[in-house]
Amino acid sequence: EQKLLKFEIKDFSFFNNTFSGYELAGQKVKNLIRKGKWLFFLFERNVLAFHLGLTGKLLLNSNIFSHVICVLFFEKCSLSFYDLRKFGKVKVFDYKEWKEFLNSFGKDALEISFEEFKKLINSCSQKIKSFLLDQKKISGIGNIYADEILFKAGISPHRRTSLLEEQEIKKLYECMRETLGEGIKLGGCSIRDYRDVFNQKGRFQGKLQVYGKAGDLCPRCRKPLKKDIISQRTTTYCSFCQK
DNA sequence: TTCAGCCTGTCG
DNA sequence: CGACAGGCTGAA
Repeated sequence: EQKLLKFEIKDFSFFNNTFSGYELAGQKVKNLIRKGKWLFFLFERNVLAFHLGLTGKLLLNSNIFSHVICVLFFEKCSLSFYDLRKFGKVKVFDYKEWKEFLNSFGKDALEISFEEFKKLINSCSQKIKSFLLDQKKISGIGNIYADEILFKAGISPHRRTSLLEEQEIKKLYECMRETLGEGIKLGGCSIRDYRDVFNQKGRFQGKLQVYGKAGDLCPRCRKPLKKDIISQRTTTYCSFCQK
């Protein structure tokens, strides 16, 4: 319920010249929610949205100077958005625009029901890895979690969605929920840049089974993990125990 | 579906 | 020096 005192842009090159964040000053934050890879600050009349991209960070009361994009000054704290590679996004909506925006991508992977998940899978024939990464179908899964989910489920990333058995879809759905749940519980995956608002690393990186481990031995069958490119993303998997 | 491109840094 | 990195877009 804190009031925003000032929205300060530090890196104008990050925004297009039509960006309007200044109008948020004077409004109180009523709620904070996440959908897929987006974080939304629900103000009284507008919604402020952040996407961290690859290297985005939101830090509380930080005084680090490098790579600052913008800073929100509240009554009792400040929140700085950093983004080294500038692949993140910051947007402001009114509530009508926000509703439309929410409809522009798929349901969050932790909110979708099994029935809906199955329906989506059965209605296309892409590789399952591509499906998991497709934010328009389901949102929230990135390259790390896609590889970890498929390993856990024992499904090859090359498998076509339309050919998956009911049992496999069930397994995939469960592994998706478990893997993402664990990632959240452990505070995310800090392979390199990611930090929470207190500038602390997550701990999921210590739990990785396959991501970034091509050539290492599969933790399940001890044969070397394979690396392929799927949807332009490096994909690591075990070609022996993921069928 | 593939590709370059957006950007900056690290690693070998 | 080139290759690569938690993402996504728009064009071919």
